[in-house]
Amino acid sequence: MAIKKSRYTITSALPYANGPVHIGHLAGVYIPADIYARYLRLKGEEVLFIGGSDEHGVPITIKAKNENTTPQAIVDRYHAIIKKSFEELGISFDIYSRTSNPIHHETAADFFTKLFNEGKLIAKISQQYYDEEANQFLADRYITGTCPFCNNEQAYGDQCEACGTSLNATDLINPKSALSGNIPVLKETKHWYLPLDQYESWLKEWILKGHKEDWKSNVYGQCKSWIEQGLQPRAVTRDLDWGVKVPLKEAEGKVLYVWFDAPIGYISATKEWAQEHHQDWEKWWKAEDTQLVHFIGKDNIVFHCIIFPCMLKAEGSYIFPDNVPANEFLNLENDKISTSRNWAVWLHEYLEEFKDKQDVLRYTLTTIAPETKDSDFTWTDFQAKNNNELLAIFGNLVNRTVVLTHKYYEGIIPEHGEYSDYEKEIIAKIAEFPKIIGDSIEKYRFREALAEFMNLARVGNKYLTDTEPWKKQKENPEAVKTILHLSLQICASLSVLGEPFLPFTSRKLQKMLNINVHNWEAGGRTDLLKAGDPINQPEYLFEKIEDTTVEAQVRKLEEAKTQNLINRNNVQPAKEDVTYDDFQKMDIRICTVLAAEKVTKTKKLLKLKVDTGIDQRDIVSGIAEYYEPEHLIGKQVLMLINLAPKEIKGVASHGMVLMAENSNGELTLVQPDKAVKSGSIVK
RNA sequence: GGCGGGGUAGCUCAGUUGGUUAGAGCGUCGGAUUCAUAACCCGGAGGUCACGAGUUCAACUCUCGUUCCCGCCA
Repeated sequence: MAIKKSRYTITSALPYANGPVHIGHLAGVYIPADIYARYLRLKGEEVLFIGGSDEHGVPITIKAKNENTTPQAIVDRYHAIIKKSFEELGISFDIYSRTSNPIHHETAADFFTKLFNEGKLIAKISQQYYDEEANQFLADRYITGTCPFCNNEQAYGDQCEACGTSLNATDLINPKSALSGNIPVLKETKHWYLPLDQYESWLKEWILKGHKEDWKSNVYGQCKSWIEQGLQPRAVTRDLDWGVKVPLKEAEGKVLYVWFDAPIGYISATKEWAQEHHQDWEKWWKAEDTQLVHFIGKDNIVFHCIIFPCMLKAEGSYIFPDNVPANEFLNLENDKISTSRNWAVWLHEYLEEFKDKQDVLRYTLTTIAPETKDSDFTWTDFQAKNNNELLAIFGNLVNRTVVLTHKYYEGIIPEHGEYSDYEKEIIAKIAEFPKIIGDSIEKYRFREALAEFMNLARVGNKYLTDTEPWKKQKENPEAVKTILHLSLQICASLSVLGEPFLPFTSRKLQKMLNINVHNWEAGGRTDLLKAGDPINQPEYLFEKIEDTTVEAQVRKLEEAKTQNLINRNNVQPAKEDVTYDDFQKMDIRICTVLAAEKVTKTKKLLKLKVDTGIDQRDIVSGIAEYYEPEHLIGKQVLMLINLAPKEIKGVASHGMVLMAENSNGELTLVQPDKAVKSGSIVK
């Protein structure tokens, strides 16, 4: 039996606080969620829109260690950046919380305790790697070793980044602790598990039968495969010191696994909000007439569709998500977005560099939102969406209407006369838009919804072009009054219906029109403006974005790419420019090795006798680890022969053999492609 | 490797239960226009619907195989 839902709890995936938010997060999760929340509020629904930072887990502890600081310092830094940038983009969270808050620790611990006390968890003892020097168990990420598949020596305990294979820490050959460098030992440890397998039949009923029609195919398909393959108990605790402490005496030094505590973050955020607003939190999570919707990316499907619901089911008093409209992924300029590779457009940087252009980003990302498949953001596309759509269609309609109103009526809204049949058709069309756009939003088809919104602006442009008020003003000024009256009403509708997508522009437009309407259904009316009321001076809603602006952004990305290559290959950055004269001071020549012997009592040094074409001289070179002396005789090498003489380990050296050094510090000779005469100059 | 999702015009994407000449926006080309940030409005061109086989009177749509991309898991 269908229950009429009258209250909406909307959650958006908690961004992980080890980096700022980028456009991929926005297009996939936060902008769709915000549109949905804003729309429902305009409809007069009861809405709670929840966000917050996910601040636990191993990667944060690793980052803290790498930066020689504390996990708390890391999460404080990113939580602040993320929270501020969401606010500035107009993501209308009712609360943006964080999982390091005491209320969250308490809520998550209580949740665990309830499951524990009711026997909903099972305990198991397993073998885990332990670092005896650091005195702690090692997370998979804290163990490195040789990958059994590709022999990469830098593989992590959970994955080899060279060949991409997922691993167990115990698979690694020669495992080493990242904390101390020591060889870890296997040690017994006790953990608690949520027996997902016990919920299989319930999941089948609830998802496979209950949501076959209304969940997106990517979401449903993934759930189906998980459920049908058979679920395994999943550990809910971890040996780690950063996170929510497991509230059991016997669990000293253990925390809740981050996937267990993070979704509870939605609940604790609700409690926090309720406390601040002196309201009841429980109806948002327990009332049958509350609709719970999780906005997430596709990597999070199983957590929100299977694991978290099982937690809620185990607890027993909660409702389950009505829908989990997971999006696919957004690429950037044809390449995967990556925080570690710095291949991203960071929200906080965008807001700095594109002042007052929040809606341009919101618009662009909505039109390319990866609703059904991965999509791609490019800066030229961004520019085109602004210049050819927002500005040309929406901005231009408002501008031409407002300019004409000022030109003909000094900014006073004119009376309309009798509407023609054509105008009646337009009025009827406008009336349909709240439903057309709303239907798309309710089906989580935000791209389509926004396209429909733009169609309303097109209706306005066509109306003006068809009726040509600038021609009629002389012969039939009465008709022009009607035309501009109706055109202004269309602008008013746009200001109402645009609010979920373009909140800043809507506000600006309403200010220009001197109205303050926040009611979705009113967006279909053509009496929002009253004849005789004044409107304000025209202002551009959007500004043209020039080629140079987007070119600069592309350049910035290219620089990130170059920097990345340097980092990855461990290549030295380029040195300062030198003049040709500087270069000419170097006397570099091809010389032939005549004799070679080891310098006694040294490991690295060879003494070479070389023919420079000018003379024969001795030089000392640190290549004994890479070349046998007898191997070098007769070889041609590059030499800097005017390097000031220096005595090394008792041997006078009159020059330097030039070598190539790779990132491991290994040396190799550089030789001419063809044999040349000794003494040939290198230039 | 197993599983899930996806590969449709230059670009970003729609295509409902298989059915007449496969759609939209942007770009492009042409026309019309000048109120408007050279914007708006009208029209045209552009697709062997990843590839190969099969089922069918009929397949972008169903089945099988191949291939590429993304995700989840091992």
